[in-house]
Amino acid sequence: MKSSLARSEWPVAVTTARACDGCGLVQRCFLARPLPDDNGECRDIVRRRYPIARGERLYRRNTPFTSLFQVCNGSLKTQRETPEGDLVVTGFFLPGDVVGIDALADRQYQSDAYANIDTEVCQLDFERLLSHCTRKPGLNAWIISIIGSYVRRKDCDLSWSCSLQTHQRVLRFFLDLHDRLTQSSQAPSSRLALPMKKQDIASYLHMTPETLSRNLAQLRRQGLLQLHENRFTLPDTTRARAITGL
Amino acid sequence: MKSSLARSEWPVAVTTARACDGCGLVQRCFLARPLPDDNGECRDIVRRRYPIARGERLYRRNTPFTSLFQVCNGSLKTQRETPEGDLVVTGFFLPGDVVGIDALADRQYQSDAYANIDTEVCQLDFERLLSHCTRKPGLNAWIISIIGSYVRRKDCDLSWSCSLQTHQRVLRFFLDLHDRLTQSSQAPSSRLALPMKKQDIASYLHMTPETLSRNLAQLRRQGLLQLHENRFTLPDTTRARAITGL
DNA sequence: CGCCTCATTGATCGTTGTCAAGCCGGGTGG
DNA sequence: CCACCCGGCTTGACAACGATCAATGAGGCG
Repeated sequence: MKSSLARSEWPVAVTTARACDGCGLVQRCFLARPLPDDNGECRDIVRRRYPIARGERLYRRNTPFTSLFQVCNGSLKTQRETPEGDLVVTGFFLPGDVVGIDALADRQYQSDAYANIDTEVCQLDFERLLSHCTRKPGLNAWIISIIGSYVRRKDCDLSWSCSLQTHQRVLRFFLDLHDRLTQSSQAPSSRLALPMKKQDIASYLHMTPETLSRNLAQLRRQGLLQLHENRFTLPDTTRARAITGL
Repeated sequence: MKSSLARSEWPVAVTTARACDGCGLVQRCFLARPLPDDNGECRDIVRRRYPIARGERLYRRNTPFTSLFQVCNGSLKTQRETPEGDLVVTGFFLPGDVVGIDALADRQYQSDAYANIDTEVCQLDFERLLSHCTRKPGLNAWIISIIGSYVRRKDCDLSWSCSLQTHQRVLRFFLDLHDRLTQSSQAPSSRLALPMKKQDIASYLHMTPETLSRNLAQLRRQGLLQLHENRFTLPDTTRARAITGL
């Protein structure tokens, strides 16, 4: 799809449940239905199904933090610049994931967020969200758990991504991706679309594109991964898990 | 810390103010004094000056999460086990730092926490803390900012620690340590005590002890670091910052 | 004194980064 | 339709950084 989604067509202040129709997340998204103790006061904190075309930027580093974003469909990446000036991908975000948490500390986005493919997000006004928290313990707990999940992910990434060998990191990446993609869509399709470029995967895994390429070839030879035209399968997940420790 | 808002609204009753006497953190700790809007409801949240001897464990991985801990003095480390079974240090915690945040996601501690040297912490009961949040917005903001700082630290660690060369990582570590130690103690002593073992530093920086040792020797030769009998100095911080990009 | 852990230094090996060339597919323009 | 280009990807040759293995030294404690 070549996304004629123009900024002028953004659905401003769409709060009706209808905006969630067709959203792949609707079953498990907390935004899809009113909260148990919500009397409609939360209406103004969410802007639904905000579209971002492939390659477009959602937010920029060092700009004021206003909102968190939950991915409805598609995929995002966040990246930073090293002291030497080259870019490093710091995270991939799939349907259900919340983007922007790295900005909580000093209320400025710490990275640039881009759409890997055509994507839709729900925008959450953070100030309003916080102000509702004091009256709604469930909402507060939700936020804490969202942040907690993010922390856990980062912690795991950090402790393992550097100490594993490259082929383990690659395999682990695909295993993790597989798990995240199949849990968000009910249908556990065996052939999954790879929603990002290999360059970005390499950057995220702290290796060169060449090394990634070699490792993909090796994993294919070993029958641990099938990858063709941006669709992949993991033929032997149990062996893969044994290798990566996931 | 920096946020005077949180400080003025931190609603903790001091069970015994005396418990804070002699605590090195007393000037900048939220827990150190009672606050105007507190009616004594928060009395039971904090357990003060809990001592942990060198080498002792504060909490164990996969046990239920009950409390966060703020370091009063001394130093802690957290470590995990890799799939291969060897231990990796995932963090160092100095006076003022809050430990246990990695447990928020699934309410189980994700790592083992040990005292590097004799240490004292203040224990914060998390459930009670959360229950007070709904009535005290400042408390909620404080928690969010604590977690946010943790996230930022992890994010930075993750994006740099693997892409930098070993000598840069080592120098960066000492620079960071220097900054954290001098900001917590008012007196910016030039010779600072190194509150952890070199083995643990190596593990944290994802390198072998041998490599760390070689790099320390190199940095000494270059006049970027003095280190003798567990006390260190950074003679040329501006050059060091230029090298590490910090 | 012996034993232990931690730290240092040297020699060698292996994984991964670097540099270079070639391939493939999609897009554009002739 | 084809020629061409260009970015993304793959493969090969080589070099370098850091890990491994091994030996030694330094300090704490019975």
